[in-house]
Amino acid sequence: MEPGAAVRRKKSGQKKEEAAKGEKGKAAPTERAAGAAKGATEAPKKGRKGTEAQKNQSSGEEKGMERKRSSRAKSEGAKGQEAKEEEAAPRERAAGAARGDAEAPKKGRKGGQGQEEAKGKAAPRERAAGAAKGATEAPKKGRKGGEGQEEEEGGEEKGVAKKRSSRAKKQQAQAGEAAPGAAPQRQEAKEAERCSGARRKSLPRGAAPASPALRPVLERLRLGREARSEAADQVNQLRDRLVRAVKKVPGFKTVEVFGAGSYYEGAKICSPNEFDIMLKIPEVRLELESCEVVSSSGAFHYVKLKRDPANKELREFCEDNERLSSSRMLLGLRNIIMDEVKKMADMNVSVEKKRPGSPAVTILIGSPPSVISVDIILALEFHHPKWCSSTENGLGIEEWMGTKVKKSLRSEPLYLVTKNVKDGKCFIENTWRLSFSNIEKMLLQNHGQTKTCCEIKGEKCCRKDCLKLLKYLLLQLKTKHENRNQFEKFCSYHVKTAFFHACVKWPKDSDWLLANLDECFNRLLNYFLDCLKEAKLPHFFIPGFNLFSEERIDRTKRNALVKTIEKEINNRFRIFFN
DNA sequence: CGACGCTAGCGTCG
DNA sequence: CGACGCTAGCGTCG
Repeated sequence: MEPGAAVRRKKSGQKKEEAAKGEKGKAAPTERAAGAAKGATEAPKKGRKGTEAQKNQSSGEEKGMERKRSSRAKSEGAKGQEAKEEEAAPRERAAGAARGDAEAPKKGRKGGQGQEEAKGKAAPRERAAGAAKGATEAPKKGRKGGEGQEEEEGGEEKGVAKKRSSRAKKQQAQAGEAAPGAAPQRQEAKEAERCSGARRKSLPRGAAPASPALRPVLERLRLGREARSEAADQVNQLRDRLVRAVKKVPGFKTVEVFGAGSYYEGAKICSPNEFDIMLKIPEVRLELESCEVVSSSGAFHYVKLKRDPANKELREFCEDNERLSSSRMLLGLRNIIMDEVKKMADMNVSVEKKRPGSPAVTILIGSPPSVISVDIILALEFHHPKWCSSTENGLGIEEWMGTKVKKSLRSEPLYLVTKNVKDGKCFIENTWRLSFSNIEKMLLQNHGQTKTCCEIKGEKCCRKDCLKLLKYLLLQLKTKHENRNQFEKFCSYHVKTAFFHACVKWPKDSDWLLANLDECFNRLLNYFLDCLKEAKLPHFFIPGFNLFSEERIDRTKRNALVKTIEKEINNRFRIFFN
């Protein structure tokens, strides 16, 4: 056996490529050592591959080696074909060149019909979505994030190299596999195949062979690995720098990061171009005072601080009457962020203009056409045994998740975000809005009636898939009609809320079988339509808060959306394939 | 062609 | 920081 091989498998794409190109003399020894050590410690750790890894280590090396050797052979065989690689790769190169373009990488991967158009059209659409995002998605906030890994400034470079090399590898592999001699045409063919969608992805385990029409759509909504990696790289870097700066200010010294919104819920579609990062002040001892403005509906509150030595610095943000001012705090955060962003000469970042009523400071990474928007949201975390009175009849998940789960969720903390309530035309400056993002994320992640739903050994369901499709539908419709701003008021939080209600209404895992994707999606969509028609979509946690009330959503727009969706249904969702 | 195995990498939790 | 879960994506096998 060739010792480098065992190791090479573990290496990053970049290193693999180097090795394949003949630098293995250099790269291998260190790697080998590291790999050897790793191999020993690492094998047992990965739950899933544990057994396999063990096998490889003891006697089963054969199989692993086979793979290694063959892939190596392939890449080396393909080495002489670098010219070809260049030929076949223009798309990839473009993607690489447009680095920071979160969308570019995704395209190469996208199978399924309508891809050509997607390339031309989806991009601007995404862009628009990104730009319009804060405006439309405002209500969705609130989630926790982990301390991520720290990235060196060279991160971007690395990202690209990685991207390219793994690309190259793939192509080499394809070429080599097909026929070492006559690769170019083959490659073209393969590429063509992908574009036309002839390459069909294997369905997740347990899927029925029946071929649902929506499955391919869903596949196009997935975030590409490389795009995701690259975006996470930049966002985490930005986040860490900001957090360091924010913590230096006394009032904010205790903030903790909390990854919020659809990216961190695993429900982000199309492109990793929107991130919501909550900076929460943990365990604030506070008193809620309901805001009685009509449109508050139990969601908005004033906050008074109780005696709380741990957070006494927050007092500097209080007004005379002792109410904590959300506007002041947000402004404080905003100033810190502006200062810090100015110092980031090495990164292409900017702070978006302040929008009245927005609870976030929005930072843009990159420049058009490929922008990642990062919303920084300031939140107070508070514990209260009963949450608060407006939530009393919310979270009706007994049928779906059971009373025990409900009870335990009710003991989780809640958040208050710096969002002002609108009273007529103007905003009341010191109000806060409840946020349940932590609970929402838990519901999404643990969404089955049975605990093993969607676990590796459990049955897969299509709940999240349906959610993604409905989000996509709304996004497409908003984009299509964006010139008239027809549907600007409708947002992904509406979709998410309707989705939760649907989970309650159809609580069984057998109501959401993976194989029944089309049927389930249609059912969800019809439920959403009913909500629109009846002008009734209660906030999932605050039942008195009707998100589709006449005051919030104009009747004509509501009806227009109903009509448009019905047209799409009759159209068999042509908009999905545009 | 579909089922399945395996890896890489991010995010999370203790 | 380490262990682990999940997703994306590739490869193989029957």
